[in-house]
Amino acid sequence: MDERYDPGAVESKWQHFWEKTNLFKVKEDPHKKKYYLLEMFPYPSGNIHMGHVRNYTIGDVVARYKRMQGYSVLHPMGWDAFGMPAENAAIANNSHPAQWTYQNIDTMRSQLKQLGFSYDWDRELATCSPEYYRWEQWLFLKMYEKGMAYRKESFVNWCEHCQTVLANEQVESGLCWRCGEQVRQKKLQQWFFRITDFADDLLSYCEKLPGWPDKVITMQKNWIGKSSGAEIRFPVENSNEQIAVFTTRQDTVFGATFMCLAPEHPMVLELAKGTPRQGDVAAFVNRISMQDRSLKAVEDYEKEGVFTGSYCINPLSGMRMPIYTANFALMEYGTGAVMSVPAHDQRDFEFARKYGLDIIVVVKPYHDDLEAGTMTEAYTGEGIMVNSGRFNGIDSVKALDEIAAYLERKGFGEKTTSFRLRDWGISRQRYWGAPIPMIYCHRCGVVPVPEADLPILLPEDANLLEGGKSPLPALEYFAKTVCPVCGGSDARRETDTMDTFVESSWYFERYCSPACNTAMFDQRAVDYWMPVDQYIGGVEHAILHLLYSRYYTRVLKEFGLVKYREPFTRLLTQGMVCKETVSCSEHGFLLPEEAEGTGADRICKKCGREAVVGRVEKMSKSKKNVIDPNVLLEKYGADTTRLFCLFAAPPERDLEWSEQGVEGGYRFLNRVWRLALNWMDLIREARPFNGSPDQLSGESRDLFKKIHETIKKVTTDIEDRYHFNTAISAVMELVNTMYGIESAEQSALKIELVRLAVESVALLLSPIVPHFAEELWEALGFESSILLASWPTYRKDALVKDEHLIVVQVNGKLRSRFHIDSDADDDAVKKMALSDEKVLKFIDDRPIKKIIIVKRKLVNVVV
RNA sequence: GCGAGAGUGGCGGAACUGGUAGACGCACUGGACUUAGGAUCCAGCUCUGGGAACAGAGUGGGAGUUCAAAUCUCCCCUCUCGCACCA
Repeated sequence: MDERYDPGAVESKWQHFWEKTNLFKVKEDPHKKKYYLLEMFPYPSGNIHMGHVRNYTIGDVVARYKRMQGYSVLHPMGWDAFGMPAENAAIANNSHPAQWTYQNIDTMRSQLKQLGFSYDWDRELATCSPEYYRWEQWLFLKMYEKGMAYRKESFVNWCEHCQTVLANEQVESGLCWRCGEQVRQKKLQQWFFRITDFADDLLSYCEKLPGWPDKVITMQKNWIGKSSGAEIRFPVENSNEQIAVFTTRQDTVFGATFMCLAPEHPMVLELAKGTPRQGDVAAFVNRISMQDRSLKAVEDYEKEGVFTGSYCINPLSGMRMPIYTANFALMEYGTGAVMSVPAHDQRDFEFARKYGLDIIVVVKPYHDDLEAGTMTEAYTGEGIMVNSGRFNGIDSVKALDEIAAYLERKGFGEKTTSFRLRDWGISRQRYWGAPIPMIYCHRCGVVPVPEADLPILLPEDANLLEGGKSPLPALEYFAKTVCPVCGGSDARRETDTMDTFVESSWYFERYCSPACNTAMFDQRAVDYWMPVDQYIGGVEHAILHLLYSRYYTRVLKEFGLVKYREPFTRLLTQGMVCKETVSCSEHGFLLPEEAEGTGADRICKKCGREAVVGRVEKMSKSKKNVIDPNVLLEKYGADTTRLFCLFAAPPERDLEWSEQGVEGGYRFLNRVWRLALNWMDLIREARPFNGSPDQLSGESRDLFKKIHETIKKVTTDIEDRYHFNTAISAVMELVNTMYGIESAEQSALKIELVRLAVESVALLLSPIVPHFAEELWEALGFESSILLASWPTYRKDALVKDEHLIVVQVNGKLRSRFHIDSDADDDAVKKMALSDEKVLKFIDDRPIKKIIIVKRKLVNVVV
């Protein structure tokens, strides 16, 4: 142990030691309880950012803690390596996505190693490697066989200028991000996974995930969006056709006065055919279908529609209802058709007023009147049925069931449920992804690639095209192939690749046996390790990634590959890392190092103008409020960085970055270092105190109690709540107490006690600041890693207090306090309280009504 | 609009099932050691009045339950996040 704490030296020393001794390597160990701790793997974008640092620090603390508790801990790391940024970077630098990706992986791996995370690096995987994605292709074939993967036409964002498909985030207010061209909707044949088959299951199991944050559960439930109602068929006038609608308000059928179809609804053009409306309808449909979907999400998106020229008949009221096509009717939801009840649905109400359509009240509020003519908004509540024939007079809630039953009897419809969740479209018209293993033959149609031909390798020598268009269709040696069924030589491969969410839906299983080359994973390894006991990541993945993973796991279960259906037992979503923004009128947002001074004197280094401190926001490159982890590692080291990430806020909350806070963390480590150094010569050869509290008195006894209280506090804070911030402050308190111990007066007992205290501090801090703790541990004379030591346990008898502080209230207000022996009974406490001068003063001779005594805590005298 | 979460000193945050509000840290102030200190150690630090003892107020605002409320109930305000024409 050096005189001075030098984080650079300490950290590289221990990182080498860990590497050399293979300390983080794990194998299935049937004699130990397993614990699978997983953090969401990163996209290899180039550098680790503070969000990663926080996420992985939290995970590492839990992993190391569990390991010291005796668990066999799986703690892996890898790379979510397919995706668009690699393509964009490759185009910009005229290089290749693979090269860019693997370079980034190298940089980021070394950054993670510098942070001292306890990953078993032998299990590292990159999803862009054929050894990984071949199994994804394999499962795709299995899913295709079972009809779980299918092809259908679907819309994509299309830029005519770039001749390419755009992801939603590449569409900026309806325009292409790259060239500014108007984005259009184009219909393409695409592959889908039938996630909707599991909609009910995914929803009902939300209740069986008690280890997940409520927030995420709610988001998942809303996303699945189950609603129960009825499907009702409306016959089209002068036709044999019927229009099916889905409604949750079958009680209002008698109030349905018109019909709205989605513009893409297959019947729209047919209904308009031969009517004077034909031209208008075609123009409308054409215009709306060109519109970008993101535009439709805008708040004031104007509701509009056109009459198709045809009518349908309300099966219950017999009313002749005009059929419209309207831009707010969504083809993806329900049946793509809406029965419009303007009196009881706000949207329908507005539409009816706009186009002068009939409004009929069928549900009357219990204690109010309702007139169609004078309504200013739709009444969506419950009430008494009116204008509804045989159902008049009954409660609308009851009518829901009765009308559904009636419709069923008459054959007009039936009860049903509808989901917001749609099937998972996995086709991406992109290069940097896993090829979908399918072949199109002129004679045999859609043909799966034979299993023996897997993997279908992504060609590595493709040149990326400006604009982002996939080079695969033009690569003849890839795209052109032989039909595996008829042997025809003019078959073509599917050139779309898979959504990268597919890779991230099973990487946690792959970690269990990352080198397995005979299957997706080794069954025994997965049986041992899975499910993940604790998953940690950002809330931004609360819906898609987690839902897809839950779905994919169910698919694996259907194939008998796994035994469980939920992959993640506990989930922690950590908060964002935030920092104040700083900007100047000349240069806009400033990087932290581009401004100097504090408060009102802060100025922009570039122009000398005043630099204004803005809101605290999530760290982002665009706002320039970022801290580079490299700079922190350089200046303070990994341990301080980790310590601050944990100390500044509990993990689920947002963390506000503070340079001074980091300093504080650094100061604390130095404080511990000096303390240990001061005592080291005395305690190095000593044994830690292992006696009972009865042997001690005075400050020794207090220290002994403090040590055990701290062990208890840190253990429960980590174990029960992941509140590392309070765990750290408990250790700080212990250290403060130790600073009060006089080192001049020595005794054998005291030295043993200080030895125990220093050991405890090292052990309790070791998951948090592992390099620092190793150094301390070594200085104490231990020869093996502190990670191999057991987590400390506390003595119950050390926590017993001899006396307690009793606070005395008079009428609920704190008036006095005193200490009393723990074994004092209520009467003694009462006597003490009532003989207290201050208490008597506040009682002021008023009669005592009541005395409340809370054992060992409080007395409240009510007068 | 719907849903979820949050609001505590100058700041980040503590306070487990109602029972000493403000642990711990930052900032600030004073002292010690020092040629010097942005190092370190010690002390103070919610607000108001007071030299102090002490008293009063105080957990976004308002009501309520209770001997006792940051904590429970109702209403309101503000902020953050998610969903948002879902029929």
